[in-house]
Amino acid sequence: MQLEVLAFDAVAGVDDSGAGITDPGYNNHIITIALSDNTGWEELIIVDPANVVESEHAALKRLTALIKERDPDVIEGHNLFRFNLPYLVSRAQKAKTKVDWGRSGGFLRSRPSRLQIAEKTIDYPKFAIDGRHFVDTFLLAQFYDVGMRSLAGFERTDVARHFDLCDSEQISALRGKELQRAYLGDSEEFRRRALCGVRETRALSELLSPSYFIQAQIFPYNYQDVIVRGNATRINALFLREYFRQRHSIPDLPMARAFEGGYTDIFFTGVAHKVWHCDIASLYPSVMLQFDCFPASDQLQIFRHLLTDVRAFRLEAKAEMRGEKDPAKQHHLQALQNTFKILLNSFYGYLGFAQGHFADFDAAARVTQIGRDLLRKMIGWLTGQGAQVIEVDTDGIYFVPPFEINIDELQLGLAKELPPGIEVEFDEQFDAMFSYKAKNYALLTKGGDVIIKGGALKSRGLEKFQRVFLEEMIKLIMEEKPAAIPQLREDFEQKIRNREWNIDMLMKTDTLQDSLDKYRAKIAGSARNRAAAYELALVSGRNYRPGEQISYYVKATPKKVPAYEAAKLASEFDPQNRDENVDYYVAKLDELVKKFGGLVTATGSTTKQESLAL
DNA sequence: GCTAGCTGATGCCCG
DNA sequence: AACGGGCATCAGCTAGCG
Repeated sequence: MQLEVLAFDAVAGVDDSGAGITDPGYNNHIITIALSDNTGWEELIIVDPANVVESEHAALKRLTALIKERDPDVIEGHNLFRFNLPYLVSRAQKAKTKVDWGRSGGFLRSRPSRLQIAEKTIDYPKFAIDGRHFVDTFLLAQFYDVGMRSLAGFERTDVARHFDLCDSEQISALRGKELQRAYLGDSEEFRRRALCGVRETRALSELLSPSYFIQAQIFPYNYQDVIVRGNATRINALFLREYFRQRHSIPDLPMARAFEGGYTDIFFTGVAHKVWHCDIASLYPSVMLQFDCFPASDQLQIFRHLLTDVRAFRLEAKAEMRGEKDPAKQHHLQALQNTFKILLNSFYGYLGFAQGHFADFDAAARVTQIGRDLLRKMIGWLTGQGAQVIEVDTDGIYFVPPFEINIDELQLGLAKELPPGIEVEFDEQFDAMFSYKAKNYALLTKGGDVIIKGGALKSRGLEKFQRVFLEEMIKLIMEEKPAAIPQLREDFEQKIRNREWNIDMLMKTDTLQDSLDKYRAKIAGSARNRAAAYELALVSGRNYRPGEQISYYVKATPKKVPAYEAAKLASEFDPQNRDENVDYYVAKLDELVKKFGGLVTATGSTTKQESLAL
């Protein structure tokens, strides 16, 4: 099925302060609307700065006319819900133009909605219109990052840069006063920037939306809605549809209870060499099928059948993908099998989902119990063979194999210990591993790349200079060059003291979880401590909403004060008159060296293990 | 009056 | 409105010190 897709990007003018351009209630006029569709058609509607009132009115009418003429099934935009749509609606009200974009001429509707994406809560106005779907690439990027944790930020230009979609990063990032200048000067640069924005949005959607379009054909939710529904909610809908179809009654929601999760442990900290990794292939789905961990309330046995079918379907798509020559079809099959992989992994989550009619907490507890037992058995066996187990998390083990061992031998030996249907893959080997704490480690690949895992080593809560420093220091440690660490520290200290870096190296970016009102209430009732990001949001006077991010740094103060008092918005940083607190940042550097620089002991047959019992 | 050390809340990450 | 497990940071509190 081929959809007609139209993306657009409305760009707002900037006032003298340069503030507020992402605020939908923003009062400045539109400077341009860029449009692009999936057939290569493009159009730029530019508002004439010499005749703003009439020209903006005409631009809005043109946009509506184009939507009716192109008649898209899908309308896309980056930050469509939180900026483009509310902004256009408010401008249209001012200009007294109609926003009747529906297929039958209906108007835009909106209501406040809330979205939970992992630990983030995002408030946004949910828009709908008859006969078309709205797709916001900002939300697609948020969902993508839950699994990957690799995006630097969520603005269009951040995401486009990550996926290497920019023609020119400089043009892509052009905004604020500079953009305004380019607009007033009627420059070629301005047109390029306007088109760049909408092209990036289209490209982003081509990458991230296919999985959802597939899901719209599986689950009883339409394309627009399936994007914002959680995995367990989608599975619940499959149950309800089948039970209704068979005219069977639906059980009450079960009583929620807590249950134990996966097994995590660490047996060695420091540096290990020649490290292997093995894991159980799709642990929880395999356990559920092999040990009959299904919802007791599921009289029609939908769970078992769905799980079996989804798994078979995925393997089929995977095999088909490998045999496919046409890149477009291969791409589609890749998206398909990946969608099924995520779906497969969500079935266990459904067992522990308090809002699922067929959730079963006892079954969920059995699944993790069996998982923990399997892992312990594997650890025991590997240790018995003379392996040094380093770290374990849920379904995988990092270990140093015994001297002179054949991988096939090890794999066959381990397979004999495990029940049928539980398959262990020895998937990777690494030159070195830096094991720090549970769920926190670094790996040195055979190609010389460094992979870092864990919040203590790569959290967004660390400033960029700390992340970069940590990565370089850990690489040195893994390469057994700890002697080079003091020089590295020295280099970074010089860069801080000489104020050589751009502010993005020093700033921290926090996501606001609560509304400002809720924060104020909690502070008043001493239910929480003050935090820099919220304090800055309060002072700014802008109406920040949950889910929005604030970037700030710590400025120099005459005496020591809590960080939230010394915090300053990164956007207010003046490169000509720098005021960052260099001592504060150098101290952070010292803490890193103190914390990690000592962990340089090597493991192996000749050196002792630094810590066995943690 | 000061500080080390603990506590609870929050934010982010792993599988 | 998928799950549980884990670590770091911050501010605020308090015991214990001079």
